[in-house]
Amino acid sequence: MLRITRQSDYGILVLSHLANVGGGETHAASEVAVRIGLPLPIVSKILKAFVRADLLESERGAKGGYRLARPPEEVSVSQIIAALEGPIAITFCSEDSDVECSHEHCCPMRSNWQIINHRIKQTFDSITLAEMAKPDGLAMSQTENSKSGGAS
Amino acid sequence: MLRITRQSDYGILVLSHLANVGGGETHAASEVAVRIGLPLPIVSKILKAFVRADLLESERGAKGGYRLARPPEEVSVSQIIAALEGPIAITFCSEDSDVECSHEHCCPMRSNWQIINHRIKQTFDSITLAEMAKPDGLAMSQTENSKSGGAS
DNA sequence: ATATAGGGTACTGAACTGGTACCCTTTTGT
DNA sequence: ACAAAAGGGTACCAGTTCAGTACCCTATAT
Repeated sequence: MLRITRQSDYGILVLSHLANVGGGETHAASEVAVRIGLPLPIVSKILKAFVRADLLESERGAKGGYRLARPPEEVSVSQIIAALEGPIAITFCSEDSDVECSHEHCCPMRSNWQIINHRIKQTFDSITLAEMAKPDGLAMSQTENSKSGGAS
Repeated sequence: MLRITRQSDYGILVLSHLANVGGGETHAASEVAVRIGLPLPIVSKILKAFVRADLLESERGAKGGYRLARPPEEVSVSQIIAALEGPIAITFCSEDSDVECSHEHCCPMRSNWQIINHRIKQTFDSITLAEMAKPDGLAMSQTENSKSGGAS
């Protein structure tokens, strides 16, 4: 499993749409909702979360809307996920400190989990919104990056 | 977030313990449960799942127990997680086919998700039980492996 | 035959996610 | 000034999933 939530999935759709239609101008939440085919309340909730995370800027009032706060090349997928789900943390031990780590058995492998967590995070750090917004944006940057196809 | 389930966390503990005490001999579920400090039913459930996934072998009857089916170096973390949670799949589109993909908006970025999924899976593929079983097993193999630090 | 120990399934309670509804604040436009 | 448009925020409900428990069956050693 190890799934990301549907919110993050939607969130990337939302940002990709804004990136593709041109993030410079503001777009109303209702417009975005219609274009990507999701109910307005959902989209609205996601847009608000992005504003709070400084990924989007908003204009209130009539003729208001949302626009990208930065160019898509400077937004990483991990930032997007973090905006909607909080920081990426694979396991309890690696959240931020040792709050949850009441079982002492956890601690021997805590450093290992932190390293795993770091690697996962790097994977998401290395992917930009600009790549996600293009249907095969990742395939291109992937070719020179990881050509180790066969595993598993 | 993006957490693995607690079962996987426990599962790695269980296998690490078996690897450390010597996977060759059989160990009773009750013994494992006591040693890692978790209730027997939980540990038992996890052990059974590992047998089904061919990560462990079991002897039934009195004096029975569990032992590793392979040396720890040949067991990857992704196999462990897959045994307990099913195959690793970050998002709905990349599960196995396009069952869930009724929203047509999903499909433009489906190939991107599959690539991400593949990268994550590779991360878990590259980590062995032998590394996890040692408190700093990963730190050692990490140094020469991933020096792509910068992002984030 | 009995005790030990693994094999399997079903059930319950808690937590989380997804989604909806409601109300407030800000701005435009008349 | 007032109404409409649009974002801001919170609370709530329902469905699903996860964690944990209990129960019963099967197999082997003594």
